[in-house]
Amino acid sequence: MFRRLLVTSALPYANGPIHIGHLVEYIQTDVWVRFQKLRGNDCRYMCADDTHGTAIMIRARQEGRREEDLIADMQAAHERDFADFDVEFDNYGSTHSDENRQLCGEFWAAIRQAGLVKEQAVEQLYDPQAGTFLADRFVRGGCPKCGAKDQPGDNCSACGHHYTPIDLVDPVSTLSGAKPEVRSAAHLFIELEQLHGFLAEWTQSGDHLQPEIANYLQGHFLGEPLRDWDVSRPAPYFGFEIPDSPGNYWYVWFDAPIGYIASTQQWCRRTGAALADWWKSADCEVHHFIGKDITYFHTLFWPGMLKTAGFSLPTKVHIHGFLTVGGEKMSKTKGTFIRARTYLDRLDPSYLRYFYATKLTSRVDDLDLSIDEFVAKVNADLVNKLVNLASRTAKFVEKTGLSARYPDDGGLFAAAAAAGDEIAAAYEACDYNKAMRLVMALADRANAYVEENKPWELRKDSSQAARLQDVCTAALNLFRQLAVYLAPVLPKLARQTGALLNDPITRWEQSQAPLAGTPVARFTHMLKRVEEKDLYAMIEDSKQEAAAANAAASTPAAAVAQASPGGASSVQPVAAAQAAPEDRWNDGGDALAAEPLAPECTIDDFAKVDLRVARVVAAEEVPEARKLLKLKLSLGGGVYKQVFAGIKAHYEPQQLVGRLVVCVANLAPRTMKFGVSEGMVVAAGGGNEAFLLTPDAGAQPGHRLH
RNA sequence: GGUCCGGUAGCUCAGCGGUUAGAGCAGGGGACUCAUAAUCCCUUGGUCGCAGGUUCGAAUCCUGCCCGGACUACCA
Repeated sequence: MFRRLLVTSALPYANGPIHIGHLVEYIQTDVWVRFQKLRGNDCRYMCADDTHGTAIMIRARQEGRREEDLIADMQAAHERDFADFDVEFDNYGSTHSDENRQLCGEFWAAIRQAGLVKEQAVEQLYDPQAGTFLADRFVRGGCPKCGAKDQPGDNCSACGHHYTPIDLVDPVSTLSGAKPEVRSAAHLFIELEQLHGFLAEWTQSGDHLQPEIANYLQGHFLGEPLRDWDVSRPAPYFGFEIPDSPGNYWYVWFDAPIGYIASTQQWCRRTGAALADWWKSADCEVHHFIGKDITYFHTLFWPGMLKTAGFSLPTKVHIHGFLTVGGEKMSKTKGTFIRARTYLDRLDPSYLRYFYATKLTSRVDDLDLSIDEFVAKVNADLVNKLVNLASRTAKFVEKTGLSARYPDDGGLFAAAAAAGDEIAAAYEACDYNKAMRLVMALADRANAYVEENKPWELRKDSSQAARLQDVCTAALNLFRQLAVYLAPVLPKLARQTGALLNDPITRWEQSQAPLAGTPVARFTHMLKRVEEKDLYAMIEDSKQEAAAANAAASTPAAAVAQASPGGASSVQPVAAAQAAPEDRWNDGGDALAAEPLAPECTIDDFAKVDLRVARVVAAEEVPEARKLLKLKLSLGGGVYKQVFAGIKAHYEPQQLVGRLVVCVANLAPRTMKFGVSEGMVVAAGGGNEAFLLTPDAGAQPGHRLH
């Protein structure tokens, strides 16, 4: 009984190249799809580039070309990267397609018809110079609550307060530097709350979601009314104009998931299939693979849209975690933000496919790539034990081929065949880690078999020729069996094995019956050992790319250099060539890039902030606070200030007592949960870092910084 | 602060109520030489985070605590 399956991965955004973090998902999905196809199921893998939105519009503008040209180049680069990683789609489309526009219209009409759309005015900041409304991330300004300067548009990094960009004090557009103005525009909203009952039922029943995700939705969203979803954006916007609402465009997250269906539509037109058989049929399962960051869209909005428009609901949304490298978030400075192309320039894609497979389970956990583990797993498992099976026996039967009948192997082949069901179940459940463990246990037994039967001794005695052929027949069949089991993960190895034994691997059942009496081709190397130095070289490449990209970004004229995504990786970037000759330190530009310079200010602006040298005279932990230390600062002369500083993670209270720091002495007092904070200790660093500043010797508490 | 997940050999993990707790890798010893310094055999190594409880019996179930991670933040 074969199944029909429609499978998707999230659509990569056309604003940047594919990196190894993306590949967790595409490899996970590709393995699953290849597994289903190998099992004989009618399975199709659909994907597309996600092309709409403000970010694309802005970038195209910066690069001085049409959005269509930008997204075409990016899509070509994406498709090359996927193909080179053996990620094989049945169709790879674009959200900027006629099919998608038409389907968006169909969804929209149904949602209108169902009475889910309402119109409401939204006040938003507008950049008169750039001529566009500003999304949160394109505005910075002062926090309306604590007064911290140069904060992002949605929440304050100093006090954590949430607000809308309109609340910002002295907002500035990061696009043009202009002062934005508040403008009102009518937006269209979908009243998701009307679907509350359906969504509560759907998310909590059946096996549509991993248990932790169902639980998360229940706790985070379904316990209260669902908020209206703003699905329109006023012009100018790169996207599709809403037919019954001229001047308004569908928000990118409205048309992106519909792109799954649009891509299927393209495939149907090409192959003569009927879309309804795949998206409106109870006989077809729909499986989405996504990262945990877009859970919300795929588990609430998307099912709501599908339900309303009469399309199939997802059979399952498979959600995975993020990639970390060496236990840390990917970092451009550290060279661990590795592009697919940068990897391909140094390493074999099979390594990464296998490594990810050994790390992936059905849970949402993040997954870590450590260099040592990568090298150990690939070399020990793939080369030492797996490929070694073929490489140590194939040449003994190159002239004779396999024995006419499969010999007695002590039940090894039968036992490994019997393990097939358990391996298949592990693949089906996305527990690739388990599947890999099961396969490698079989490889161990096969090597022991070769060891016990010593083909290298048999070949010395011509009377043992038949025995030699039998032993190698068994060993190569055991190898082939594993190649079948691993074919979803290692398609290249499957192809090589098919060529070696003159029998292409196309079906899972090939693992259940041995080959006999067939010719054996000349053995050629199947997989090189990974060398640690290549990984380090790759990381070095990534650092250089990041440095070059930073340098390019800081000179407007160089923006064009980034415009050729395909060519970017093949050109060896000259790292920070622009560094001044006397600058032998050549510091990286990551910090500056992460937090660009604030708009110009006057000396008077600066004078408003009274920075003083202060001595920490007391420091204690605030047990209930996760980040805060309570400090008592002396400005000398008996003047003290109580300050709560968010540096608990970085400093021990005792080590602070007695030292000098710099504080903002005239900051308005603020009542916090644990008491009043009368100032602020300044520290360098972004994100999770904090480095206190110490004045040179001679500075006294109370000295002002000028 | 809350929610969820995890804490088992040096490392990555399996086991999730029942014989003396396992695998791979790493370490030690030996064998072999067909093979990409591969393979095979033997071996060192763990009061299964801590403390209680349930049970004839707990790594496995319950409670509390500690630690790590993810998510989220006047809050389910």
